[in-house]
Amino acid sequence: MAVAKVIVDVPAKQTNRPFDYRIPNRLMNVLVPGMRVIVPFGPRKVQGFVIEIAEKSQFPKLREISELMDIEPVLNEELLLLSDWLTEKTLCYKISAFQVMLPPALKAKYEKKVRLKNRSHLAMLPSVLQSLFSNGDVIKWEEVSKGNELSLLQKEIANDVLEVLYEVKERVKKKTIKMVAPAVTNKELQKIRSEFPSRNVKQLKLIDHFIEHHEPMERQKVMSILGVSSAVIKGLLEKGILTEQTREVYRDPYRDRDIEKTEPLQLTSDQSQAIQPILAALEEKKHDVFLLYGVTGSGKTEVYLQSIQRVLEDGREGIVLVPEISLTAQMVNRFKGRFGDRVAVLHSGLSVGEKYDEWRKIQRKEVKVVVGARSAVFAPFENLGIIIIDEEHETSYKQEDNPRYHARDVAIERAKRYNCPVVLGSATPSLETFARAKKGVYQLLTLSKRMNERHLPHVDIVDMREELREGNRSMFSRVLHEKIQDRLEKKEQTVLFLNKRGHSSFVMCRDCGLVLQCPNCDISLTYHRFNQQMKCHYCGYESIVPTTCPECASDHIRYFGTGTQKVEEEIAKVFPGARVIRMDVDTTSRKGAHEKLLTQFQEGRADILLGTQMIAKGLDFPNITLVGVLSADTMLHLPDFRSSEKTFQLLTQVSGRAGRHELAGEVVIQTYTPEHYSIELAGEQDFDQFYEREMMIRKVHKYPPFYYIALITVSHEELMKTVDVTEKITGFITSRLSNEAVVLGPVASPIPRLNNRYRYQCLIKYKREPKLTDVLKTVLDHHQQDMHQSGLQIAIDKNPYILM
DNA sequence: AGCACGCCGACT
DNA sequence: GTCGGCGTGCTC
Repeated sequence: MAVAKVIVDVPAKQTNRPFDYRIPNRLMNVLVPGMRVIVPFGPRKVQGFVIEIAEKSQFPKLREISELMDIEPVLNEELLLLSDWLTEKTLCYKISAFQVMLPPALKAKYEKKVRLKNRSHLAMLPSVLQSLFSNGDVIKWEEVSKGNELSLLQKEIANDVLEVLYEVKERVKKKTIKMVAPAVTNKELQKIRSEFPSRNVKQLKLIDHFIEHHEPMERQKVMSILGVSSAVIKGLLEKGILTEQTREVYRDPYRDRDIEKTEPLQLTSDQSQAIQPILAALEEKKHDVFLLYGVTGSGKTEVYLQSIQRVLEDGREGIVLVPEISLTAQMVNRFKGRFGDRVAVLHSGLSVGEKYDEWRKIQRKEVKVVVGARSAVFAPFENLGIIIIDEEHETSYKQEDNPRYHARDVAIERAKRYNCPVVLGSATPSLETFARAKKGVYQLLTLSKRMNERHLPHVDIVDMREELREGNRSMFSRVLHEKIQDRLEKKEQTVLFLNKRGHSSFVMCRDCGLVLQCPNCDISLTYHRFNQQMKCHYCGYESIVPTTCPECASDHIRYFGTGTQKVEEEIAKVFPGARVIRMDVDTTSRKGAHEKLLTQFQEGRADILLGTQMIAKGLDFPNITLVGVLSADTMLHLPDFRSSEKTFQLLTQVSGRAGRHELAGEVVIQTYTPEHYSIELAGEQDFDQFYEREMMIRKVHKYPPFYYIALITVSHEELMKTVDVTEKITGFITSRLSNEAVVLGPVASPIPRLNNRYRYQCLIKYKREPKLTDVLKTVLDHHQQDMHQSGLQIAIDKNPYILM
């Protein structure tokens, strides 16, 4: 008797193991590992993944698989194996690993319903329940359980008058269209034609069409092109002359685009030197990791494109990861332009259905290349030839909730299994990557020249303290003001960068100093002028703006800080007539808004593009000749050991937006700490020196890449409990690790309270601790019941990117 | 995660 | 004496 080992969709410690099920006869030769099934689990039904087919089970009384959800496995053999690696690496549940590998459309939806078993028993029900069932036999559980009819309900369930139904549903339907086709051969059709009553003009017209084109046609098209109504089609369907079929179609998010086809460009000598080792690795089918280190505008993309070209010629497949802050449109166009419909695209801007369709194309081997954000690293290819990660240093490649994986690690792991290269591209690589490249763990490939010998833009660093001293209290320094004015006159474009959103960052009482805080999170509330509200950016809490101080009743309440909205107003004042496009989370939240705004800017319908983080990447418009950074130091003071690195990267990226084409570019960076090395060196665009400086600091403070770090965040409603548990954990870990490891804590998290929960953390810095994973597992095990009962939460991140 | 089972306080 | 509170443990 064959048995299926199934991982059920219940993310909990106790269910994080295979459960055995009997395979019904009808599925005997159909079921293979990697398929989703619906199985009975206790009283309910849940989705599960078959991971293995076994001969027999230790377990005496097996239940049977209820239903099969897939015709072909959604997880191939390699991904099933990879999930073992992923769960071990990130300490996540098996089911979470599976789910992160698949499009969200494949996650099950559960519905609980109540059914009246026999309509004739309706009268037996208490009147409260009777009314519920007046319109039908089945109602949703929520409709009954919200009132106090619950006990009545349970009685009737015990009486066998009502029954509870558990349903497992798919999230998306495969999109289909109706096709009409001849039901008979052409010969027979002609025979029918000759005997057909000639007064049926419309039906004859249809038959004539299908004699001429003996193939299926979209029902919609039949009606519109041949000018017949659905009644006519119906008539022929009933006579058995035509048949109707449904065909799966893909929602194509790029259907309405005209993307120009491009041919491989002639590589510069720099580029061809860089691509050689990659091509060699492809040739030898050898796993290797390359760091393609090239300044902005040095033509990394063409290297990617031609590497993939080779992979495709070899009949293999490629994955290209791009940062989620998706200025992917330009990137996507380049790949679609080169490889046409052999490209699938996966990013967060797509609907659940669209993502599913793109994923299906990969699964069905209808595409050979996928361009996508972080999770695209799990694209179900089976003959991978290359994985490319563009802007390798981007933090969005790290998933910040379970499973806390880094796409770079997954890429390397997969590439090892396929003996294929990984290419990491960046102008400002992460220190970890650059250090490995220097050590020879990765191969360093350098593109040192910008394309077409374009020079890097000239950078001005302006000391805003100086400005203030000389009486300029505006948010624009005199230099920046002058240059913006100059661009406006020359009809060239300016990009202004500010990494904050909202109108003012916080509201403060000038009498008592009170800063309005979120009642749930101990974080300052942000003022949003748009709807006149105070908003918490962490939990979403909203409140109206007070006119008087809630603490001392003073009416000296003022806004502080500078947000994009405020800058926009200031621009309107200082540069009347300048046309501004503002891009921040508020103006781009609508689907497609992002791209629309960019297109407007590209078409020259605005002089100034004002935005936050999201405009730092990818922008590549010829008419941008000035980039201004309004306050370079805002992120420098975040409590994060990577803040200098991030500042440097961001400033370099933003500066790279200027002068990428014929016109030369200029950059103005405004700061209150011009002497800080990350700002100074970003001004000189000197990554190598920045690297040296930062490495020294990392070494002294025992941070990556010299040490690995792991972060444990404990949260609970009660402060005492939180501290207590964190303390115990810190002590336990200290006792189990070697003296080489540094265990810091317990300390309050940089966000000390979130959603009414206190947060404390323990940070582990280590070099080699083979026991660490086991120790961490023990920590989780040990607090298992506490997590269940008192709502204690323990999050473990073995390679955190945000220490919050 | 659900859900059932089971053991103790305030009610018809 | 019973209803229902939620601690405990199981789900192939």
